[in-house]
Amino acid sequence: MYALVDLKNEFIKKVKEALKEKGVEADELELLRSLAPPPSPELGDWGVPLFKYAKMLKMKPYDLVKELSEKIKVKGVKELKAVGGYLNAFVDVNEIAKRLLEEAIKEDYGTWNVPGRRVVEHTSANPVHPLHIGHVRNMFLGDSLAKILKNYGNEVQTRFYVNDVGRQVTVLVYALLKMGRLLPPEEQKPDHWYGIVYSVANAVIESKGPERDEWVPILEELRSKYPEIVKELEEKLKDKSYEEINKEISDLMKRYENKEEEAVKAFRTVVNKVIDGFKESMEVVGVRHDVWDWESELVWSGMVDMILKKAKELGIAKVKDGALVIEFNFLNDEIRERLRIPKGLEIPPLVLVRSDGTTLYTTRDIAYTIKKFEEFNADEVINVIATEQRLPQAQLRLALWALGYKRYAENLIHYAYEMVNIPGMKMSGRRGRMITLDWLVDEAIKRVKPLVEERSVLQGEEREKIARVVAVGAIKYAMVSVSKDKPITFKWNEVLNFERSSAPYIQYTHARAVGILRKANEEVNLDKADFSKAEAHRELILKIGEFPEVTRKAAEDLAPEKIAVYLSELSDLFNKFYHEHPVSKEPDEGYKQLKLAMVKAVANTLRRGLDLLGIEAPERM
RNA sequence: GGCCCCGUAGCUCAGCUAGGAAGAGCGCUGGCCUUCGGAGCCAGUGGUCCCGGGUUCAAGUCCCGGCGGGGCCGCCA
Repeated sequence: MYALVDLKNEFIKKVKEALKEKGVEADELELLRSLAPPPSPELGDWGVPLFKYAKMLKMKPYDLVKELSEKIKVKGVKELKAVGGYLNAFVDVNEIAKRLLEEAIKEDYGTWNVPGRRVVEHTSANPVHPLHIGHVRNMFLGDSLAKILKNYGNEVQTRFYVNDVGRQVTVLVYALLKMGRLLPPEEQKPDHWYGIVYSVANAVIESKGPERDEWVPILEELRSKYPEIVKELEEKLKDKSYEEINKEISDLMKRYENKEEEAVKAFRTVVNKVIDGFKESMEVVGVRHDVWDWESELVWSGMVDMILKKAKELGIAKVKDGALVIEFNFLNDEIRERLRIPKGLEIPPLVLVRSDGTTLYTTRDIAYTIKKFEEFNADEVINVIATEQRLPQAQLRLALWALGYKRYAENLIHYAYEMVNIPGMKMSGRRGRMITLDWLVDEAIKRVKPLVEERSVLQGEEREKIARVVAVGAIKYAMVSVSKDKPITFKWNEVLNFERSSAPYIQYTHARAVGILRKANEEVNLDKADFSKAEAHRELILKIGEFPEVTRKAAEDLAPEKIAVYLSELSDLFNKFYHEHPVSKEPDEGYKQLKLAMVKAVANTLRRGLDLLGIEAPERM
């Protein structure tokens, strides 16, 4: 346990005991939760409201609090103060500073040992176009969540689901087969090339269909950008009707699901190339997955068939208009509660098998969920998926429940996040309109460069590298510092803000702290430190001490933004300290050692925190 | 039409799970022309917490009813 955690627990325990002597039972957890800093520092470091207990005892709140403040004694708390109905505590910073700083300068500061096995599936983009800005939020949230949970003590596995089965890839492969070349031109990044072919294919096909009025303008837009590809595909498909094309796509899809050699070769050639592109993009921003799962493998391994067989045997699925469908008639309030499905939400039937015999995404996702739980022996599976997929995710949990996988259904978490908007632009992969991750990173670096030129202490290659670290950090921070329930509007001037509440600001603060340590050129020696001077820096020391509670809370609530906010606050306090209190020029050796320990603790905490957000903490910039 | 999310300072947001003492950054105004890195520091400015009811000693937070914005309701995902 950590210094401040123990101290809070001890304080609350004493409060509980004192209340018990007065004759009321208090819930320790409830007291602990209500413990919060008062509005201003002269009122105390922490306060706990006791109105409720005063009422139970038929006392005036102040009288109760006053009485307790005189009775309770806690080592590490130097004073208790009664303010209205609040019992406020002043921490004896001199008393706790040694242990607190000892903990804070360790490599593993802020880690926990809470057992648990969790799978985090994230990013999982359709392999038909490059990663785009929507995936960026998904990726950085998922990556940070995995790191936060590992830090919490969990065994964590990250997985990427390759959707190589289904209508979307089939459209792409179909178009490529018609064009007679599966591979992209040498000079082009594969995912980008396929993205163009995919959007053109969609437009060419759909402008023959019932929604042609909508699609013709899109096709013309694409024609102006990629005239050769549009022309080529139009030529190849000119004799075919919309219905014929769809029949051929459906046949191709079936051939792949049936693992026919030629289809396999085509699909795999294409999808592998796209995945190479994904990996290349993710490498630039430092995101890697532990396991890559291929949707087709689920089909070929017989897992999907097993699900279908089971559904039929259990009598939960029936044939309707030639398709195999689950209806969720069994759904009641208890199941809704357990599977976190809103009371009034109507759940439409789920089609498991189309009338043409092919399966759907959600069907395969049932098999995939089972695989994720079983292969890793997971307690919980977290799917990082956009909020717009709430309904299919609910259907997935219900289908698992109906099939008898109740534990999996209950422990499958849809980590739903809101969209990322670009002002004045409606993104659409099918329409070839998107902000790609690759472009985003390049553009950010380009914009950051002049700013780095102005300020950086570095030269040459190192300076180039810092521009990338700052640019990527800024994007990550923008994605991860806002709660997942709020849509993000992506604006460069907000994302590339270098002032407070930004990754560059925190990175800079870290570099400053490390700079002091580098110049001091001596090992921090806590035995020589004079802790009687700690009181003068109470705010900063207490803030450093909060870090473990923040990492724990971030893990429990799956909330990376809590770390982001904390790091920003810690940076603010450190910068104030930096400005007012010279460290290396401190004449008093004991005091200097204390200050050095604080600086080291700050540097370490900032680095650890940035790690949890997946953001690099450079030592110079 | 049904359901989900959001609505807090001019702007971007924290606080809502678990009721308890209205917060931060940006912006704006003025100062620090820099003894360890000014991506910084100091001071000031700014709020019917969308509206209306209810529960409570206490509501930004819980409940009910509205309003505004976004999303979803497909043999797509």
